[in-house]
Amino acid sequence: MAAREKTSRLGAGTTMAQVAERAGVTKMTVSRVLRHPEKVNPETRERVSAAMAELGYVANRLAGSLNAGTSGLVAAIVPTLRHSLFADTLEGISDVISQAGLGLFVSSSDYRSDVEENQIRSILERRPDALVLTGLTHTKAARDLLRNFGIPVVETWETDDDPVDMIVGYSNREAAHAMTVELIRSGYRRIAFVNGPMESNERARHRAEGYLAAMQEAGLSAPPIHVVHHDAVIQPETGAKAIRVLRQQPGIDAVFFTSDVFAVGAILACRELGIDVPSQLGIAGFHDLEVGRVVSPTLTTVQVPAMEMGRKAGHMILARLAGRKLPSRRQDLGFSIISRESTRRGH
Amino acid sequence: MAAREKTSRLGAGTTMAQVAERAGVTKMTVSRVLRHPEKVNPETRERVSAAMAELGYVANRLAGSLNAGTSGLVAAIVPTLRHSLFADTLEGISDVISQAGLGLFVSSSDYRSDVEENQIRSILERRPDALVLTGLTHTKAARDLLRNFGIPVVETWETDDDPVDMIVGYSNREAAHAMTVELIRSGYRRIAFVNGPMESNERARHRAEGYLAAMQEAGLSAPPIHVVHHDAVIQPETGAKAIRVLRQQPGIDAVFFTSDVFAVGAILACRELGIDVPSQLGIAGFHDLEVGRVVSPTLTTVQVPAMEMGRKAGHMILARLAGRKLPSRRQDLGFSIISRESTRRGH
DNA sequence: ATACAATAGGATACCGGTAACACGGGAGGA
DNA sequence: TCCTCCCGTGTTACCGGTATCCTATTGTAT
Repeated sequence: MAAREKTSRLGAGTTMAQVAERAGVTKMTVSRVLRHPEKVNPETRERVSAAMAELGYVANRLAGSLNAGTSGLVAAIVPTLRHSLFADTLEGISDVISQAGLGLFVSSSDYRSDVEENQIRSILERRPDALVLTGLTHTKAARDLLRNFGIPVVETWETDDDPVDMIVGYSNREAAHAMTVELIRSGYRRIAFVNGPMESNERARHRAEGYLAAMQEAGLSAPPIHVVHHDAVIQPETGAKAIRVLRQQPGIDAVFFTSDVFAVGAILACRELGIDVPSQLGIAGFHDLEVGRVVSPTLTTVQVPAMEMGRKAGHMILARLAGRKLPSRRQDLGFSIISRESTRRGH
Repeated sequence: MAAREKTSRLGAGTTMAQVAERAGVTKMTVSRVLRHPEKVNPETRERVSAAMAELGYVANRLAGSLNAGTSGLVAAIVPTLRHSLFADTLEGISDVISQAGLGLFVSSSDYRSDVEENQIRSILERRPDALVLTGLTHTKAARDLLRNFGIPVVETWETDDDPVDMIVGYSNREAAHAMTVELIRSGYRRIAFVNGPMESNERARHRAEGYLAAMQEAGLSAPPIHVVHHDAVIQPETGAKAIRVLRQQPGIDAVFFTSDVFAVGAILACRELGIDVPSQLGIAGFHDLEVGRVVSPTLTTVQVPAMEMGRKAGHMILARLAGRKLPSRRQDLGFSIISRESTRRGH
């Protein structure tokens, strides 16, 4: 009589053994019905299926995963979910991997590589099938951990010659360079650059390099880079503040922001301050967010393949998990300069 | 000599037994060093820690989870990640639960409850500690599954008297009602309503109800509701298209869109068509996205607590997992009407 | 010197599946 | 009639941890 003590509660409590007992078979046969139905006699299969339905059986993947040594999980670490940027990348990953039955595990690191390292440690304990990281800035410990662990790792949002494993993105250096060249081409000369904190984030650093290189190549002197504080949330007000500071400096005729959000805040501030954009001041952003298409004047910006990076990362992972060799560990998806009204200077 | 065959590869391959052998103890002692270090002699602890470090040991949480019957995972299903709305909610959840050592599993259902049902099935196989859903529209099978399964479930983005388990959100009906009242108060009379597809989504349905109720209460006749197609991605162009259709109808003096994205597209379309907002046409949106603060005229909208719903959901889950009883299974976080230029009619 | 408790660590069983192999019985060929 | 082979199912062991119980040793009070 103790043999069927748990029969009353459905779902979570039901095990394969209980289903088996009910169907008058062993759990191995139940397992076969789920994994290799063709190997089971149709009548038996029918009985087992009925038993599963009656008991509301839900397989426990944890057990199978333990056996297989793998979890069917792809983990992704993004700096933040608060802006659609990285969420787009996640959507791309999710789209692709879910078709292969893999799930997406997400954490956000708040742009801090020490936090990221801890998250990686904790994630690896879950034995993910693969890991997607944002950017190249990881602690040494994190890199070592990942290299030793041996699962596919995809870095995103940048290109690099020496990724931990694979990489898909675009060149932030070239993108910032191209935008700076575009501003110069439009007739701006004293171009300020407003950037995120560079020490914790190679994307910001590379963009600064691209900007400085372009200025130098054009024989222009670059005003000091204006760095927004890490704690300054990515919001328009931060861009507005930058404008108020930069207008003190003489002769600035354009400002290149590394986020559209900042740039849009700047445009609004200019409107209030009576600074005409683009004739008195050119303004450019980065990322091609919707806000930039909607402000007036519309915002010149760099379009980046946020979603496409996610898809590509997903495909690279699937290929590797399927044992296929990739033509290259590096995928440069490029970027586009979108020239709009905010830099369209009347010549 | 077969006893140490796997010693060469670090990381993924290393098991507790290998660490134990190296430290000259049993795996039970290694386990204690990780779970209850105070119960282990400091010298032994030291030796074990050294062995773990040398072998690059990474615990396998799958095994522990199997034992515990729980995975340390909170799963969340959102309609899409493509707009920051739901990503904000995820960030809120993640913030809160990660402090309790729980991880976030994400999937997106593309607003389809049949897809959602499949995702729930697949998610339950991973034995999540809790589940967060968006909205109330779930298949019957999905509800039954969840009720039987017994884990904490939080529905979000709506209020309701009869949630599957817990719910945190705001009333879409009241929000749409309040906005409609606000439009009427501003002097608009023939107010059109542009909505997402209502059959698959109770949020859309409730908003329509709120709108219709407010119109009726004011003794106004409501023009037919304009429904955008499910496949019409949430993008400004869809709003622009709606304007082109609605201007055919005589006398419309305001349009209430259920997304800021649409509303902003409408504002841009009006600019092109030479329709003055707000004097010829009032326009209101929903969600309070950044775009709405940036267009000109700035957009009147309904602000919803996207991130706060996530945080609250996280807290409810943690409370329940800790065995604490909640004061209520329902949390109404409210909304705010943000009145801006797009409905500020010169009286 | 004896008894008893506290401390440290080992032995065992178990979580819920699945791979690998074993086995009985019927079909087909020599 | 006997040997094989195949089909359908059962048996066993194992995945990598952890709870529980047990033993050995040391310390302490009587």
